[in-house]
Amino acid sequence: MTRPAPTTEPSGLRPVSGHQPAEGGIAARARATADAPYLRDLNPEQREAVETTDGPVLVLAGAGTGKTRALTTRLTHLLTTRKARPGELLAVTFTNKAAREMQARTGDLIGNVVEGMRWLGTFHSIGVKMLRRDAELVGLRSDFSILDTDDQIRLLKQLIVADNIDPKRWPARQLAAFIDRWKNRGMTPDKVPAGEAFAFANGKGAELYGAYQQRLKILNAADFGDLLLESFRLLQENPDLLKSYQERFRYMLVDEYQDTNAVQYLWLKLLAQGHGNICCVGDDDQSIYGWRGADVDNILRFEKDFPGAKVIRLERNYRSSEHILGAASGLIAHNEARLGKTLHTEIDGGDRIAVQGVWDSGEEARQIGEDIEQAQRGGHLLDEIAILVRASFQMREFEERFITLGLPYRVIGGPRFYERLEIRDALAYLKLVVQGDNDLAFERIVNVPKRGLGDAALKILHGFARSARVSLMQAATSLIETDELTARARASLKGFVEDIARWRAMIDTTPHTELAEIILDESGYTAMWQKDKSANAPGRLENLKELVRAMGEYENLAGFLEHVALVMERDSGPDEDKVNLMTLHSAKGLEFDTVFLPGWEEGLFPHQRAMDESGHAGLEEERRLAYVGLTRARKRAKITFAGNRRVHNLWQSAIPSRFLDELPEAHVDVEETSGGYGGLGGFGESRFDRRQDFASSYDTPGWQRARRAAGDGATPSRGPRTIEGELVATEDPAASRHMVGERIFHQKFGYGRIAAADGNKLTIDFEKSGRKKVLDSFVERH
DNA sequence: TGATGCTGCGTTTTT
DNA sequence: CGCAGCATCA
Repeated sequence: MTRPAPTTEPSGLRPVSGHQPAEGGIAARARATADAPYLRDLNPEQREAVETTDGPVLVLAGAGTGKTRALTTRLTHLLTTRKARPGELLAVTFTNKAAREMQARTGDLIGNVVEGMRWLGTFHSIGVKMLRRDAELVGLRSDFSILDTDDQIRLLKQLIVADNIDPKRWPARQLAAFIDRWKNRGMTPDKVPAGEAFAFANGKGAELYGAYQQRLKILNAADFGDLLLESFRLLQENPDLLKSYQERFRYMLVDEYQDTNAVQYLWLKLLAQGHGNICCVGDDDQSIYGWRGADVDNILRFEKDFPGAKVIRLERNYRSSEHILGAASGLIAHNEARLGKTLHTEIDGGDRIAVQGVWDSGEEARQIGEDIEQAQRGGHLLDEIAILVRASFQMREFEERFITLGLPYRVIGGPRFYERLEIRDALAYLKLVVQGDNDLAFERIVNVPKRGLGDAALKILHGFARSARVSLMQAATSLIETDELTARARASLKGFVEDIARWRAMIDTTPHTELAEIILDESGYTAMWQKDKSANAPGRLENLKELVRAMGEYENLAGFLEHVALVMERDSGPDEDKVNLMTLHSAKGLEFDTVFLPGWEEGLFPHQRAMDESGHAGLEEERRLAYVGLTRARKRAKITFAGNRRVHNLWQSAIPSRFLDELPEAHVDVEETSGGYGGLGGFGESRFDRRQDFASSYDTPGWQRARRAAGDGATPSRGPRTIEGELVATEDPAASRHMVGERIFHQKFGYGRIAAADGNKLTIDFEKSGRKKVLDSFVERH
């Protein structure tokens, strides 16, 4: 029987000398690993990533290179070779989905369910776990509740108002964003730089942050940011505790390292100072969450942060065809801040990336709809088709089109199940029953449905609770024995308090799903929506049913509530064959045979705001987003761009995305537009053919042909391509050479004089509307 | 308490 | 333009 070459002790296995002798002896272990069936299907790089167990390791895993396989095999290897017991592995991911997949696939490899991997989970869930164990060290009790963004904002608003700050001028949302950013960077209120604290309410920023943190402790609550920051603080301020964790975690594994933010990095760094066996897996080219605190530099800096680190590149792509990979690689090569990888695929040939220009977003949707129908006739599964958009407003047009065509589709992403109003209300009821002192839950539902407990009654209640230093529920219990409240409010509050108490008494005797139904029913909450005649009321009732159904998967109410804040996801069981519609961001990690990428226009993609706010770094992140989009495709990818797009109900002409120019010609086919636009009625061919309006320096033969057909020879200059201008037919399509100082007429802006010209882009001082940038084809000489 | 009108905003989203 | 959130009025 032929065996793979004796890769027993690749030099990378023990990069650090002076390590303790291997348990069981090197030879014995070598025999064990060479035989291990789980290693057989790995390529040499994956295998190295698995077998380089000790010391810091960075696995740069390109798109589709079998990252998850390497990762789960690594866990399997550590367990099988007994380098660590399940409880000694720390494995962190960003999403619950990724954590579940890691758990399941490791189990598959080992051959049965892995038990005791208690430290496999998201950063947040592991943070919660640490905090619950030692909550008092950060000023919480172990049953602290977890606030979501909505609670957070309500709370901040109270604080802003209490501080006599105008909440309109200084919105709580904005403060929440600041606080989030501070927490992401590992800053407690006292560490906020003075300059930044000033950014909110003239210097009240840090103060409010401090007040908010205090309030959270009083409420025995933590927000999402705290789960990271407070668990970091817990470790940092308690050396003995830190030491015990450092000793516990013999091996650490971090998925999607490019998405880590500063606190996560600091947290990992602390823990890794123990055994030093930290393996981070990621792809700098797929870092697309910079805007919410992720710091690509973490991955770029890895070798500096962890001296002696071994860097392993996974560059064999098993997903995409040659052309798709070639196009994506060519595109991402335009980024400067990257470690650099060269992906290869053995899937030869296939179709080139199709690029097509269309008249407007309507035609784009029609065209893609047609393409999909054609694919479907050819036997293509709709499940294997995805449309990836940059911004969610782009989805509407596709949905409308698909409904007209009767083409089944599903939208992935969108508002989260547990963020819905009715779900949050229902959860507040359940929380209040389980955790009587949860003031936020109390506030939320004490008058939902309406019980006649208005502002006046609540003010008295709040005042009493504050002076007596008790929870709102305790305050209510006392108040109903007095005459502080009006008779009506008192009776109503009494009913409410008694209801909650009655339900609480049922916790141990009633199955929790049944109890939930009783609560929703007897509280009048269900009835409230049944009476509501608005269009979304039936949907809300459906969601409540879904909530109760989801609860059935947990042991009891407390168990359900513990998970719900962190783990609850929308129901998405496998259903019929449907086209997938989602944003590029939510497509990360997924793959499809065929991918449509609409809206590749300057301003939309790359998005103007990303560039305005983050400049070059923003542009590079947009480019990574394009790379993520392309690499989702196994066999076919088609990019479209529209010459006109309606934004905020204004028609804007657009020019093709610079990313199109960055795709290597050899992997691209420019499709000449089919007759799809013929039915536009009034908007005839001549207009469409005037494609030079959004011409680029794109240079494939097909493109040139298309250009020649359009009668344009000039290559407009590069430069910032934010061009606004309403699309209006010009009489003379050849009128494109204008001089500075020339007087012109524009359909929308009237008369003006040219202040500057840059290719076909003119800066004009209009007599009535001031300085504007317009395209030369929209102005006439005068 | 509910209805009505006004203002401001309009990229991506996990936990 | 369309929507959400808020304030104001009846």
